[in-house]
Amino acid sequence: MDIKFRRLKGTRDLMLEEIERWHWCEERWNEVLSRYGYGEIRTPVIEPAGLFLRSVGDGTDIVDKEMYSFESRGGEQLCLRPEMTASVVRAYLENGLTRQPGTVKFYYMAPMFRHDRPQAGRYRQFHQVGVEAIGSASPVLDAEVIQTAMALFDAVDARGLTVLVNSIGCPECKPGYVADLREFLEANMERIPPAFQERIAVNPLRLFDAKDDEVQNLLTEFKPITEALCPACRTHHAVVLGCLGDLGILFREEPGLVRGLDYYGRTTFEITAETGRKQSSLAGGGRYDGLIGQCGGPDTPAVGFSAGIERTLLHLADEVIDPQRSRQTQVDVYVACLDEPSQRFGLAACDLLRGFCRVEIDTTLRSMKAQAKTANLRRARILLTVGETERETGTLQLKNLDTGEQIPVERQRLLAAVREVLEG
RNA sequence: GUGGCUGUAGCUCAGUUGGCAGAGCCCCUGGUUGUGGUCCAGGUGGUCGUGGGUUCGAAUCCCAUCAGCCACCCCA
Repeated sequence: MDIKFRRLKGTRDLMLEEIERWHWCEERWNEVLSRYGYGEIRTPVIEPAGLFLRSVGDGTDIVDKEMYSFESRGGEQLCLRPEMTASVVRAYLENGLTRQPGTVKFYYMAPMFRHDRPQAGRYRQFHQVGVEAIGSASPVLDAEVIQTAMALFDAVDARGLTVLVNSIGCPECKPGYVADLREFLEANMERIPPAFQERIAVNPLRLFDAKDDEVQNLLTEFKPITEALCPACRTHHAVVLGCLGDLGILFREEPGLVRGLDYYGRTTFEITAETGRKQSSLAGGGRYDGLIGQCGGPDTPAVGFSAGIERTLLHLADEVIDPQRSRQTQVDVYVACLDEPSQRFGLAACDLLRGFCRVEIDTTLRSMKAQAKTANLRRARILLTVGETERETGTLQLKNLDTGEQIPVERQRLLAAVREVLEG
């Protein structure tokens, strides 16, 4: 077949058995997140491009080469959101929540867009489940956010995960460390592959992300950031780690974990899967105390994370979906009709049943055999048949597909008869 | 943006040294005047990803291009 239109690169169609898995996860996550005190937020998929240029930061890959940006008819610079934190902060300010008492806690399960080259567990339109907790500077909240992330994975039976934690300091101590690091790197420029060199000027911390062995070796010669923290950050970090211990969450301190977004400060963390797959990072997050002020709001501390839904599902997917199998939507009752007047009669009968169960009417005018076969494929438990005789006598043939028994049923008794079979 | 692998029926895939494009599953019809899950018989369905080239002749060889997957970069 010469199909005229195809999916855009890096996008997917979710349906059939796969969408069932999504529903299964979403139900559990809604439940877990409400138990941690989060309420759902849904924000527009399109935003002013400037929102992310400012928050995520130019100089990051997300902004420099992965944003879906375009100009609106009115000449505004817009984009499809590459991440959710900035949008939640925008919504928080725009809807006047700054004077809310306590901590404002939002969660989301929503599509994001990044113009990356797709690969396993990475798509251009992908989905994240995540939270933002706004209004508390407490390290205890950092720990709870990490715990929330783990609870999400636990709720869908994701196992074999590792929590990596780090602190990257605050405006007091981070700039000094970054300056020292830049000086050190510039003094050792010849040991750094060209691909990474330009990063030094923009954000030397991002050298820690490099998987290159030479770069990593070089960095072991420099002091880890945790040793350069100011006293306040040091205490904060210690409390976070202490809480994780109290909660029985196993973690690994990872001084090289700096994250790719500019707005993070103090706590950063990542949750990775120990699989053979390279896309092992399932979730990432951290504290962003400066972002709300930077967006024009009052100085407000906040912390959050987001997890990749496709990646999480990929990690769970040990059972491979057989493309030949289960392409059918299930129903309880299937209505076979032998001619067009019978279809009209059958349609009215469906109406009587839909308040109670799942019903599908066959309008294809195929052979009786073919219609019955489809009823079976739909896993229907009842087959109703309407032909000329039934139509004239105001009845339907009701066949119990488990037992094979078939009896004529008057229209008025149909609902009762169907109930009896399905409930019995 | 860079590299590797793969593109043949709706799906999963065979296709020999270049010689009539195949199988299984699915689907449709019949065996059973209007009855499924099992059988049996028959049938529909293909610009061999696309465009060029070599050749008497290309799914097969060459070039280009597109798409998918995987990896790098980076990230969820």
